[in-house]
Amino acid sequence: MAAAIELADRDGIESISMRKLAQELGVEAMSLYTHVRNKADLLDGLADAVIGQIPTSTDGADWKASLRQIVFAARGVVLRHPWAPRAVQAQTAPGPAALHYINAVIGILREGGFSIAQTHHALHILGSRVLGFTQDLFDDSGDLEPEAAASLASALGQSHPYAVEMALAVTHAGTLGPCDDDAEFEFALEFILDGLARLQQS
Amino acid sequence: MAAAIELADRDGIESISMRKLAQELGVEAMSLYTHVRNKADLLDGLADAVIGQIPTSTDGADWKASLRQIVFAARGVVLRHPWAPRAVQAQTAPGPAALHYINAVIGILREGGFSIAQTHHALHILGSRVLGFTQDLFDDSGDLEPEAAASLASALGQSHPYAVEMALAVTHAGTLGPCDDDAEFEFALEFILDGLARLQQS
DNA sequence: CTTGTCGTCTTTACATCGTAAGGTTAACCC
DNA sequence: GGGTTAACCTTACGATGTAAAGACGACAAG
Repeated sequence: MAAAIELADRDGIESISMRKLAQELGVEAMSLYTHVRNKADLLDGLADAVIGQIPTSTDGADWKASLRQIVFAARGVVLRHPWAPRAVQAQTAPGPAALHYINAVIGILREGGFSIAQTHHALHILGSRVLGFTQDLFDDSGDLEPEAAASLASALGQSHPYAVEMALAVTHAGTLGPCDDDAEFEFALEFILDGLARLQQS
Repeated sequence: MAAAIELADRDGIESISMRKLAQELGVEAMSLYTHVRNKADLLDGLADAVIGQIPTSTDGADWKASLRQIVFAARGVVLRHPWAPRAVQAQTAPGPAALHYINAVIGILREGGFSIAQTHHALHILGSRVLGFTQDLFDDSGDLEPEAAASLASALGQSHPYAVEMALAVTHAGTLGPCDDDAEFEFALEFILDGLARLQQS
């Protein structure tokens, strides 16, 4: 398992094959099947192993602080293992670590005074963000060069003015500066936490 | 392309192979490479084709109504093609349809009075929801039988009380009833739209 | 009518993949 | 010491993506 994580960190998750992982361990491919039912099982284990790395202990004063703390911890793990979102998404069933984690999250909300229904809604609103990542429409974190920006503007400016305006604003020279994913994640999380607080009071 | 969509609808997206798709078209596998650079290119095309099915015209009175309308339209398409989220996520670069769509979404917000910075934040908050789907932690839409629920409660009730409480509440017999994904999606969207309205005013 | 170009489709081939079936080996218990 | 068991190995099969080279018809230029 540890070897698989190391391999995924180095070469990406889609380059994990039974043969390569076995080679990493100085062993033949088929030997892995004594410890794992099949490849899907292995990947499920991988996903659960990453989730297991998230510390679930919280010392937050209230539910908001605790939730923020646990989600940031999750994000830290995800940033260390960029393949984690893929692995989690491919998961067929939640493993023990996932169960432990989700139990901790639900616990924070319930102890914080959320009803079951409110907690359920909160989980759906948070979605994968509670695990430290989000699926965006496209990657806007890459900073494109001025020349590329110019050609983009002239090529698509007519047909897609709003998209181009936004793309240009997010460049290094644009009005917003390059997109800071961490800051955006934090902003979105805070946005949702505030909304949840309002939801709870109503 | 149409044949690929049909095949994906029928057998799921991971069962799309060059040979099977070719067979569907009464042709050999290698013939596809005259029309497509490689398989990744094909899947990108698939993703863009689904996005292209989303109507981008809106007759909403304000930005909120328009955004709601376009997102629900997107959700309709996604529900018709359950493999769409996977395809969109695997996309390497946004295609023309994706560009057109994102331009429409940004346009709604900008015309609705959102600044560029606010619009940028909104996109990150909405994430994939703007395309009609969300990545959840786990699938809670399946309704489990009473016996399974009982064994679950006795097996994990001690170690994971909050998770079990939630799982039981979401069964048919539970206090919340079975999870209605559509209702949850709508609730979460409305939650975010309300938050965005507040964001705009501040 | 011939000749050459071009777009489409085919054939063959190769490396890589997951894994089924069966065999070997070393540790350990009675 | 015979039997059990867990870990590992060898061989093999079918499926996959795609590189390389060719076949065949349509069509424009000579």
